[in-house]
Amino acid sequence: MTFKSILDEIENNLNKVLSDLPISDVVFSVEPSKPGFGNVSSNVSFLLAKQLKKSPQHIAEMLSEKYSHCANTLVLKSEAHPSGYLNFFANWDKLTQLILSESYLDTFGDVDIGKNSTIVVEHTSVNPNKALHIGHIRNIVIGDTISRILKKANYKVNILNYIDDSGLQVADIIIGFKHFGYDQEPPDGKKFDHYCGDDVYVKTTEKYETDSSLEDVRKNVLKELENGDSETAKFADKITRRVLAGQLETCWNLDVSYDCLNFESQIIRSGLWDKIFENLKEMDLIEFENEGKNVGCWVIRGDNKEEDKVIVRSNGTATYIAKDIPYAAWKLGLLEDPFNYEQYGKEQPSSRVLWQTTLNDSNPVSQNFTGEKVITVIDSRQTRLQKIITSLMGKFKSIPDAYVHLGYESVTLSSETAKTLGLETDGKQAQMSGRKGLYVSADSVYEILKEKTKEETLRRHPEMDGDEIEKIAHYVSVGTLRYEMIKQDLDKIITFDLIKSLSLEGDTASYIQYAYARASRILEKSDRVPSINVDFSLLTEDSELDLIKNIGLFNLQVRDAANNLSPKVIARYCHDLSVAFNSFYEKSKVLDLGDENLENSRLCLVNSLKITLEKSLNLLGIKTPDRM
RNA sequence: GGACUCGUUGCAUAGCUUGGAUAGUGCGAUUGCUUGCGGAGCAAUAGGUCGCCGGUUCGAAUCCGGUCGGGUCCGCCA
Repeated sequence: MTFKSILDEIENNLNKVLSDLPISDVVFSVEPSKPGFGNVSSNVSFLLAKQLKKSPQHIAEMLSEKYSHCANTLVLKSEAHPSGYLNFFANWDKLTQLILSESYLDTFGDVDIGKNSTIVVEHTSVNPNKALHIGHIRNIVIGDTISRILKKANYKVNILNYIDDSGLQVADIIIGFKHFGYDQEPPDGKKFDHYCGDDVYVKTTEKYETDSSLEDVRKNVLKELENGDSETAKFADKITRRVLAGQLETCWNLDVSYDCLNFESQIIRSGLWDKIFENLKEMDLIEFENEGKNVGCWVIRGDNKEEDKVIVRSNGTATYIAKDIPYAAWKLGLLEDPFNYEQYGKEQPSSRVLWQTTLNDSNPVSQNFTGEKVITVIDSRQTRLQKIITSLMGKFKSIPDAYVHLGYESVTLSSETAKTLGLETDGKQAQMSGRKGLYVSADSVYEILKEKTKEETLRRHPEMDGDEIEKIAHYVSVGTLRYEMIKQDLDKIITFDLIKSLSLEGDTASYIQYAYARASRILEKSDRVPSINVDFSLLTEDSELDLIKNIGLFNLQVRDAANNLSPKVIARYCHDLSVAFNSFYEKSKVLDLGDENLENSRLCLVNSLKITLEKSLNLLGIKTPDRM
């Protein structure tokens, strides 16, 4: 039961002590201490100060005295700190044994928040008209990491990628191919998604500025896209699927995979909208306007200060946000499923089976990718619209927080990086723009990182063969990219700088992977199979106990990350584990000590660290090379 | 005009949900540590009125109100 055991023991005992006192209930904290204040601390005396009309320090002393009469197995002693905190010191022999034995189990770090219920995580959802850029990567990595964490928290996770294949952005590249004669084959073996985004899309939209007659062409193409039988729609389907294939290559390369691809064009043609429209009317969630600026439209009333939102235009067509409503309801399993399913044409490297929706019913296969809860990862510019969806879904589904919009701030370009792309910003950061061609593609960042890590690895290991270097460079560059995208808070803007992103020192994935490689090498050189049948009382150094404590915090960190949908919690945990291990590594030698018992105890600890680091990095989708 | 969000050392960031002890970390700067289980490392020094003002409290980076500065959103576009 890890470090939580001692927290539970203290909490139970404190509750017993308090039950003998003439006080009303208080909710106190029992937490791991800051360094230098014992191992566990409680704020209980502060909370009682008012009721008992005594100073926190007095109360702490009184509680400490009473606590010493409690039955303790994991606590050695308690101590009243002059500040008023009540600090506890662990019985490390027992606690170490508990934590290290648990860490060897496959289930280590598992927490049960989901109770095996289903949850949908939707992420990526990039228009299939361009290659993924570094901003999209933040979405993808957040979504993938959250999925992994929720799975660890005992949810059954369905991962969806929504393919918006019928919007304006798709119309634009279709115009490029159809009206400006862009070749369907990219030049010099360029990836098709890059070709569409860099060349066709950017150059086509440039022409809108000089030729206003194109606006009509654009509208017509958009209309034709909605009709599945039109020549234009069939052509667009072909093109967008080729782009999608390119985008998926990029995602797979980052160790991201999906369960199902949902095509917007099919949602539109499925008739789901008509059903949800009827529901909305029946439940009085939308109203028809008889007067005012929105006369003739169906609208959702804004909350007090907010404007009404038009859902159906006066000409009877649905607006952008309206398309999201049936999809959100579908994800929650509120609508009868109009789709059949077929497997995607190519296997995912993770070998997870990838399905896609289809309206073709010649060979009907049904699947269920809905969930009791839904998490939609979209950047925070969409917060306003997502709020409306969330509120609507709250009226359809009774469980709280059934539909969650997981928002995050965007990735901008540093002025230096913007400059290399030809934009002078006066020292300010710049928003990326697919339309203007102002972006750094995910594939190019990966390639540059990989070149650098290859050089670095080769310099350290001239003897290594090419395949192994390739593999290590891949692991390190994917790890670096993923770690940079989730190590900070979701609502902090990431200013991406191409040069700074190449750093492999300090708070980076490679620092953590390096710690792992060090641990691996010790175990490899030991020529022994690490065992948990060792003398735990030999592990007494501060650096050893600190490492054990950190290992024991794993499940608490997973719980925190899952409850708060916060990937950075795990990122910080991986970093903390590595710091603790590197510090141990400098202070305590493991091999050639001339004391077999101590060696075995330390090997047991090193192996425990290795297992824990591997498991926690796995939650971040970061691989662990044994050498690097 | 309205709403949301960010503001912590030269730069970047943690801590804020649940108020208490010495505000933690990385980059950069200065200085040490490689005949040692791998220096992508370790140890140490310098650098902070937690944007500003006020309130609540015995106690505020943390809660509340206001204010300033940066960013974003607010269409019968998608």
